Formats: sequence, structure tokens, C-alpha cells
Amino acid sequence: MSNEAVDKLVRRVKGRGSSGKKKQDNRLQCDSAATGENGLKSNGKQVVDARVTWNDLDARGLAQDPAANDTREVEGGGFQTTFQESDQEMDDIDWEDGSSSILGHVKNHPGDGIREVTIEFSESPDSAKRKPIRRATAEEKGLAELVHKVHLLCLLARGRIIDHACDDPLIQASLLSILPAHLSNTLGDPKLHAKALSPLAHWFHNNFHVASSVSEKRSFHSALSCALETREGTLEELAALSVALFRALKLTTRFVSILDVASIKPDADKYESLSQGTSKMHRGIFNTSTLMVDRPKEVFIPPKSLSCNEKKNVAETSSKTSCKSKDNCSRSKKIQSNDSPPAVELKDKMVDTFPCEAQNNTSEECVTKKSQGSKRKGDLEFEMQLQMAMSATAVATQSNKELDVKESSNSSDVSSPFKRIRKIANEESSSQGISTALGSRKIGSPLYWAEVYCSGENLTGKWVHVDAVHDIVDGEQKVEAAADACKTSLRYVVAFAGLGAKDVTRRYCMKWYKIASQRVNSLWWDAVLAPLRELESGATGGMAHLEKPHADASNEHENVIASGLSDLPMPNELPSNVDLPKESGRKNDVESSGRNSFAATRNTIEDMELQTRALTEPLPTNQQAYKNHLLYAIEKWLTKCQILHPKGPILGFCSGHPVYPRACVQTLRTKERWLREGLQVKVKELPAKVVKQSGKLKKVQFSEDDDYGETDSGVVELYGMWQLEPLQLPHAVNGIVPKNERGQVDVWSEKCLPPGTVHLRLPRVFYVAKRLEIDYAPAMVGFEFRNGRSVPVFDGIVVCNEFKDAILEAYAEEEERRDAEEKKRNEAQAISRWYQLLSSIITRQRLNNSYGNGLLPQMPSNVQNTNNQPDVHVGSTQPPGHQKDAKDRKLNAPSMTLTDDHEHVFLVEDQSFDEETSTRTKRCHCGFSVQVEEL
DNA sequence: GTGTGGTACGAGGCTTTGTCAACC
DNA sequence: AGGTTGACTTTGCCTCGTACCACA
Repeated sequence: MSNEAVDKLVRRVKGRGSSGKKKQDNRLQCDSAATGENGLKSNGKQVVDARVTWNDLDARGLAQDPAANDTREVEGGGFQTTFQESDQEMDDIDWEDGSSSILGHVKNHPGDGIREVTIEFSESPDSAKRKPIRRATAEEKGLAELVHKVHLLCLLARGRIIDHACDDPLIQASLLSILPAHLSNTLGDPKLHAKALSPLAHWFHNNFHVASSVSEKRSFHSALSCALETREGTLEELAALSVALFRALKLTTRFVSILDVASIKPDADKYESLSQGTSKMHRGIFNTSTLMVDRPKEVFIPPKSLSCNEKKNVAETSSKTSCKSKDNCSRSKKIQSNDSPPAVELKDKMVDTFPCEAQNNTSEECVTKKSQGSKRKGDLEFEMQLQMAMSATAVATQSNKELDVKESSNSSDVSSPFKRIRKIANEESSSQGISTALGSRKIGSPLYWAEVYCSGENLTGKWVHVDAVHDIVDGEQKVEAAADACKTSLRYVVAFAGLGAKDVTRRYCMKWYKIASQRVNSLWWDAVLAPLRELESGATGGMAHLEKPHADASNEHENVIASGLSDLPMPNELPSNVDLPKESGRKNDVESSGRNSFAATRNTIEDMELQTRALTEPLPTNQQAYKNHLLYAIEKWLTKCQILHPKGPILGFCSGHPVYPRACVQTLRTKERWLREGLQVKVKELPAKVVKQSGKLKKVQFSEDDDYGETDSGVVELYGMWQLEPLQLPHAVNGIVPKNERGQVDVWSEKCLPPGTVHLRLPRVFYVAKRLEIDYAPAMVGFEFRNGRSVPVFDGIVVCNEFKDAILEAYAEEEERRDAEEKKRNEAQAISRWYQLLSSIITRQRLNNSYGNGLLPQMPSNVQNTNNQPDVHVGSTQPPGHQKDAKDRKLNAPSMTLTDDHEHVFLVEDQSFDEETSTRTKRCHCGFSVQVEEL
């Protein structure tokens, strides 16, 4: 390729607009290659093996019609000529973006090595390294939110079931019966202090143990009884027992649970698991720490030799199990191959049994899930249940040994979260930290505990956190750290009592900014909780007197989901005036009424406390937390249209940036935008902020300003609320409507109407104003985006008040006239069409008579043949000259084949006239009739 | 190993005031 | 000749959320 040709190419590339950036790249690469620089760039970028070799002929050929390649012959200097000739052509060609691999190694003339040009595409190592980012679509986000909400509702229902079980009188009585007398006596003081609860918690901790032998699975209620009997149970059961105990001792107690709900963000679990590696691995919604479904009763009992303790622990800590275990994978495969008919039969029954097995299988599954891409939680749930069923059957034949091996193989992976929790525990171990008495394996995320109302705490009383299982009293500050260590988010902490529920997350979560985005829309959540809150406040001493059916101790629920939930009265089913609540029922009426009045205050006080916490959140330590913080802000993270006004007070500093209250953040808008709100900028106010104009507008402005050289446009002036006053538009004077520069009035709202004018939103009203020569302005009410651009939408006109009536009156007349005209037009059209129809019928009949040899003519669709007496509806007001024809002409209907040669005669005395429909019916003695509409 | 700050980038929201040719 | 109609083409910036990287 000659230098001249190359220069030409370069010139053309330079001259080309920015629209062809990629084209430039291609061509420049070509240039450098052609001039012998061979394109080995020394910019440190990795040269990948995407080498394209083609001769200069093909270089052209590729850019032109490939079919032409065969016919073209280029030899020696001939190329240059052809190149020049095709210069213009190349300009017109749209270069395709193509991958280098497609080009491959192109060589039309293998022997022609001289003309070979080698281009090596360099590729940034970054681009190869960076994984393609697939972001969730709006639909996926919506679905995730839906799952989140449903899961929340399920967990709320679960909490109510547990709360209901805690009220069981038999369980409470049993607990009291095993409680040493001296402990029950310690609560004699009417002013209860948190300290007084410590011996109780200690006793409970010593007498009840987490998850020893796994008993048969059953409803929660019976599981609770069983746990009480054996003094061993799951964390959930033990926490519930502790609540029952406190309630038995007539302490106002709530059952508190962290609702460990499926993430509100799509694939959050996946990302979490990928980043965290261990905890929270791929838990489906039915495999979270909080079990939602009670285990069916009719499940098989696992082999006694099985290390149930460990199994249970794994189940409780749920997510702590690693999913990396190779043993799991191999074993699961084995299990799958053992899918025998009994296993299939049991599938339905085995739901939610053997959580630990499920966990392991899920773990295995999650590995495959990664490769399969994202699956919905519902699918996972189904698969998990299937796997659980299979594995539960198969595991019965598994040896205990195998499980132990598995456990030990897992232990290395499992260790890290436990290390973390141990670290936390050590930090706090001086007094009451997370108890390690049960051994490190038994430490899991705090998911359940009790809240006991201690009237002796503070001045006003206080809900005291009591985790009797871990022997922790008043440890609300430790919950967040412990949950953090186990990667459990404190998104929702809900206290249950009296079949109601109350969100008490604020009491336990100090870093609200971390969970705020993970919580569901507060409006929805508040609406869901509203009836439950009423119940809760009623039970813990609120104003409402609500009845709750006592659990029948003998009535063990066979299926809690089916019967248990239906047993629980929903808030709106409860009579509001029936007085037999659990709490108050235990005391006499006088006491109860007195307590209620106090408790109403108690509830309010708690609300205030939670509100106070919400407003006094500690300052976050990282900058980015201030980006959307509800309470605090730093200037750095304000958006383009925000400003601090007033700039103070400074609440603290974060990384050297002063922290201001969020209340100081004001939204700024342009003058025009404020106009839409019916506000205008005060005179002599300087813009609060000046920001760069968007490129699009700038472009327009620059093109306008080009003639004038330099311009200071390209900026947008923004004003704040404090710089505004109510809009004062010019008054309408002398019947003239004040208009904007476009000769119209922007009617964003009523506030935008100039005083003395009115907006008439009527179609075609401007004709009237025009005809009456009244001044008006088209009312622009908004924009719509059409064909890639915004188009103003007009609706009606703006006129001065004094003309309103005149215009409306004229408009009514005009519309009446219009209607009449339209009616007339329609009628004329109808007549014309009837005439055409009848003419064609007649013509057809005549032709048929003349040439059809008596063949049956086709029946026109408008002619009705009923009982061989066709009625033809004929318009009688034919155009002059035609009417007679139409009347006099023979109207041989199809049935006339029966009455050949008959000519209808419509005698006047045989006619009838219907006043209502203006229809005249004419009859021939043969039975033929014709209906004529007289207009 | 973990947390933090900075950067890059996709998704979604907000923005917003014609032209020309054929036809009647 | 002048008015009406319909086709044309499918913005582009900003914010938010978050993945990723470097660094402490």
C-alpha cells in the first residue's frame, strides 16, 4: 500500500465525525500495519492471539461486496488505481463491527506472501479479566420482593404459632412444677428488676439443653411438650419454653424472633454465598434459620445411634454448614442413585425433616446451582424437598460412622464462623458474653429470645432481653454483634405476644443504615403489622380487651399449617370487647383494668423509646453510609440538586468530612421547575447552586451562540425552597390573557393560571373563542414522549373570566349546531347507501329475470326472508326522480319464485304506519310486505 | 481476612416545545 | 395554493446500586 494511499486514508479518518469511533480504530490499525509498524503496541497491554492476516486485496474486498472478490484482479500497481477509484465507495460503506475471530486467517492467494498484512489486535487484560456483569432486571427485582414479602408473612405466622404454644396452660403448669420454689419466690417484688431474672435464666440454662436426641417430628405444640419432657430441644423450642415459663410466673413476656427472611434483592443469597464462602450458603427460603413449617408427625424415627446432637446443631445453625464438602457431593450422588419406590412414596411426607440432611444436600446442590445459573427460590425449595425426601429415606441405611466422617470433614470449613463467634464471645466474655458453655458448636446466631417487662427498670419500666438458653439477661446490645458474627442480618426483629406482633428491630439494631435497604417498604410492613400490633399491645397490657382461645392441651395439632393457623383467630375476627385475654385473665378484673391503663402508657413509652433510638442512631464510621442515611449527611455525597441549608450544626466528623443533620439537606430546582409548583424565586435572589448544563441542551445553546463567539451559557441556576415565594403571575388586563414566550399558558396546575383567567378544557373550544374574537391562549398541560422526542400536550384554552360564560354559551350552541350537522350528514349518508343498496338489488333482479332463466338469485344480506314473507326495509325519501322508481319498480324478492309473473300491488288500505319508528309497512295481497322508513 | 474508599458501569427514571412529503 | 395528516425514529443525562479493585 503506497504512502499516498495511506495518507489519504488517514486524512479521511481524521475528517470523519465522531460517529465512527470504532471505524477509526479499525482503519488506524490498518494504517499502522500497512506502513510496516506492524501494530505491536508497547503500551503495556497484552497482545492476545487474535491475529488477522489478509492481503491488501482482501482488505479492500472485505469492505466491499465479498462477491466481487472473485472477479477482481489486482496485480502490482494496479491496486493503487483501484484503491483510488474506490475511495469514494469506501466512504459510503458502513463498516461492520466484527470480532477478529470471524476474520480468521484470510488468504485468497496463498502464494502471494508479499502483500500479506498482519494485524494484531491488542486486548486489555482488564477486559479479559473482568467478568460480565449481569444485573437484575426490574422484573427480577419485583419477584424477589414478592418472595421476600411472602416469606415475611410466613415467618410472622410461624411466630404466632410459637407464641400461641407458649400460652399453653399445661406447659406453663408443668414448667412451674419443676421450677424450684425459691426461684418462684424471688419474683415477689412488685417492681421487677432485670437482675431478678438472672437466677431464672441461669436455672433454665442449666436445666434445658439444646438439641440432644432428635425426637420424632411433630407439630410445634407437641414438640414443645416433648422438649419440656426431655428438657432438650431446638433453640426455638427452648426459647419458647422460656417464654412459657416467664408467662407462667405471670411476667409480661414476649417471644422475640429474628425473621431471617429471604433477601429482598434478587440473587442476593448467591452473591452473599460467593463472597462469604461459608455461612448463609444458598439457603432456600425453607432452609433458613427460622423454620416455617412444622414437621409432620408421621415421619420416621432416625436410627438411635445417629449423632442427633450434631445433626440438630447443624440444623439450628443452618447456614453454618459449608457447601464445599466433597463428601457431601459424593454422598448425595449415592443417595440419588438409591431413589427407590419407598423413597418416592415418602417424598410428600418428608418435608422439612432432617434439616441437617437438607442442608447438606442443599450444599451439594448449590454447587451445581452456580453452574446452572440463578434459580428461583421456589424451584430450589421444590428441589430441596425432593432431595430431603430422598436423602431421608436413604440416610436410614447410612451408617452413623459415615455421618461422623462427614461432620469431621466439614469441621474445617465450618470453623470460620465459629471462630468469629468465639472471638466475639471472648471480647465479651468478661461478664455475660455469648455463653460458650454449650461448646463452640452450639453457638449459633441468636434467633430467638424472650423479652420480659421489668417495671422496676428505669423510671418507666423496660422490656428486658432475656436469652435463657444462653443464660443472658439484658443483653440487647450484644445481639447485633452476635448476629453479625453469624452473618445473620437483623433486618426484622419481631416480638410476639397475644397472637400479635410488634417490630422491635430498633431496640437491637444500632446500625440501621445497614439494614434499611434490606427491609421491605415500610408502608407495606406497617400495614401488615398494624392489626398484629393491636393484638400485641392488648396482650402485653394494651388498651384492647381481646379474647384468645385457650389452647386445648389435649388437642395436638396433626398439622399445624393446616389446623394450627386456622385455629389462630385473625385480628379482624377477634371481638374487641370480649374480656378474657391471657394476661389479664390471670389477674382479677380490678388489677386488670388498673394495669391496662398503665400498659397503654407502657406501649406508648416503648414506641417513644424505639422512636428515640431511630432518631439518635450513632454516626456511621464509613462515608458511604451517609449516602442515603435518613438522619445524617455529608456534603460529599449530596446529589447535584441538593445543598446544605442551613449548613449546620455539625454533628461530628467522618473521615474528616463534617456530618450534618439530614434535615439540612434541601432540594434545589430551576426557576422553571419551581413555577410548576406554583412558586417563584424572590427578586434579587442569587442561585443557591450553579451546575453544568446537560450536554444535550448545551449543544443546542452552543449552536445558537456560535455566531456570538464566547458565551457563559452551559450552566443551570438552581434555587432552594427558602428563596421562593408564591407565584405572582401578571393579571389579565382588558380581556387579554398574559401568555408566555410561545404564546401559550403552561397549566401544570390551577396555581399556574394567571389571575383573572380560567382554563376551559373542552374540545374545539378555541373555534368558539376565535369566532367570538375573544383573546385566548392554548393551555399546555404537559408533555408526552412520541417518536423519540417530547411533544407538548394541549388541552383546551385559557381565557379571561369575564368571557367564560359567553364562550360556554356559544360553545353549547356551536356543539348543538355541530351535532345537528353531523346528524344531517349521517342521514344523508344513510339515504345514499340505501339507495345504492336498493339499486343494486333491483339491478340484480332485473338481470336475473332477463338472463337468469329463473335461477334463484343470491339473497342480499339486507333482505330478510322470514316464513317466506320477506320484509325489505326501504328508505322512502329517495332522491327526486328515484323514489318513484323505487316504489313502482317490481320488487321481486327471492320468494317470488313461488309467485312467478306476479306483480306486487300495495294498496293504500293495506298500509300501516308506526308513528314511533316512522315506519310504513306496505303489503301486497300475496303476502309480500315492505317496510318503508319515512324520514 | 476484612473493611473501606474509589471507580466503573448497567438499569431505570426523568427529560420535555419537529420536519417533511403526500394528500386533500 | 394552502391546509391537513401521517411517517419519521426510537434521547441522553443523571442517579442509584453494586461489582470490582487497591489499600490499610
